[in-house]
Amino acid sequence: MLAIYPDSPSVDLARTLDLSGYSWKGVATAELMSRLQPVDGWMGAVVCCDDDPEGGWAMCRALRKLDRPVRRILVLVTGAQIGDLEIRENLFDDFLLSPFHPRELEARLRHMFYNELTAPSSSVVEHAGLRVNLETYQATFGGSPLDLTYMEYELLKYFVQNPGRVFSREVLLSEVWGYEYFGGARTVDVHVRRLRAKLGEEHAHLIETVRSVGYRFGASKWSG
Amino acid sequence: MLAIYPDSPSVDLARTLDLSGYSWKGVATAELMSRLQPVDGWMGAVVCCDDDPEGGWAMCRALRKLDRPVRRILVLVTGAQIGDLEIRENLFDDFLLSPFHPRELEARLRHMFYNELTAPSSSVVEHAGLRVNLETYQATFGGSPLDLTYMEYELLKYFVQNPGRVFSREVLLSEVWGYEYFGGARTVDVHVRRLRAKLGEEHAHLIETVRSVGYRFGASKWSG
DNA sequence: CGCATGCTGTCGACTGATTGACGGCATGCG
DNA sequence: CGCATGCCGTCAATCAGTCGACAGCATGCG
Repeated sequence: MLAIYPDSPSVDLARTLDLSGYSWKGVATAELMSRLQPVDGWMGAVVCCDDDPEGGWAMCRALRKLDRPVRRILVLVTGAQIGDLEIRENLFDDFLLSPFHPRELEARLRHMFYNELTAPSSSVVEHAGLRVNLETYQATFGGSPLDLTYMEYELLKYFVQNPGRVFSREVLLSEVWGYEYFGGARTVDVHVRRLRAKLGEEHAHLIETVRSVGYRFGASKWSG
Repeated sequence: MLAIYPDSPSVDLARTLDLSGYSWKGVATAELMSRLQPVDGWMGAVVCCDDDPEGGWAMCRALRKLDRPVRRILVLVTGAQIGDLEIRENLFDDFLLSPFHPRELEARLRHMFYNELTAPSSSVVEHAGLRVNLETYQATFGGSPLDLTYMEYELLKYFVQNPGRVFSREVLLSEVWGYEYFGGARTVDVHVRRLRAKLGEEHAHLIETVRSVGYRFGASKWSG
């Protein structure tokens, strides 16, 4: 989700954003921007300084000071405002001269997010919209974070790392818990239950029950 | 020293570079660029793809493959070539439409080198309104200074330098304190507590507890 | 030097979340 | 239908994190 300032952007800007497939929301003030902030933070921002430089730069400053600072800010300036950029280098990541060519805007946005989208390569495991970040101990589903406990996280991580395979409770106990079958195969059941609950009803089926065998994450490739 | 392709750039380009105070050298081929490379590597490059796209992109590829890869590449393209950028995102850092306004070129170059030039000199790390000055051993939050002790400062610095990542107490002990697990993992707890107290109640959550794992600074839910 | 102050690390107690265990119930299968 | 298996609600034990307090130590000051 992109934050756009001012809240009613020009037709060109709005249309280019729509055509390029970005979801965005116009924000009128810095306060609103903080309040409307999605749970996973703003993906980036486009700030038009051409009409209202002061408001625009104030917005940039606010964006940088969020708890979850916005890392990608594109500012729109007129040719006469280029000089203003010099003392505000830290407030933006790229700029675009107004009036602009839609394709240039599109290209700048794409390039601005290129690094971010390709960077998290190593320590992130992903499957079916479920993303598990091994560095930050966080799991997200389609962008929204899942609040998992330690054991739930470990179990989910193991599932995501081995999609499609069926694991017996005993295997899961020894692989995830690490100890030898200590009597409670039901323990696995309970944790699977809690995991399903946190995945939400519509995604609970990601963890399938294979009767009298065990559990599997993700759809079977041989189904049907 | 900037590498410029082709070796005899346009008058506008040459003059803008000169007026902006950059020292530069035209290079005709990828081989030459490798051979003419200064001992400390090229500071950056401006590659004109408008007249000779193939040669330009080849040059970009070569720049990235040097022993000391050039990290700042500005490419010059025509409006019709914007589409070419999409599959070559990794070959450039910024682009400029040709024909260009000298002041835009100047601004783009300045911004491209901004991070590099400011990083070693000011040595200020910033995140979410929290600013840590490595030179003066001071930390400020939104302008007002935080009165931190040495250890608190070191711990906060380490956190700010690695936002979003989770660190176990053992890692923090060895990285921040520098000695081997000396018995007290609780020491970390206490310093985190004191740090939180000094950050103030409303910002204490910047340091998150990841139960049975460790602590994490800021950027809690960053799904990138 | 003697004293006061502030920093640092350790300890024990408290608190709330996590976790594993039951028992009852629903459901699938032969 | 009878049996086995899995699911759900509940609960107590445990554990990890936090807090308050304190002792050792270094530093600064009269």
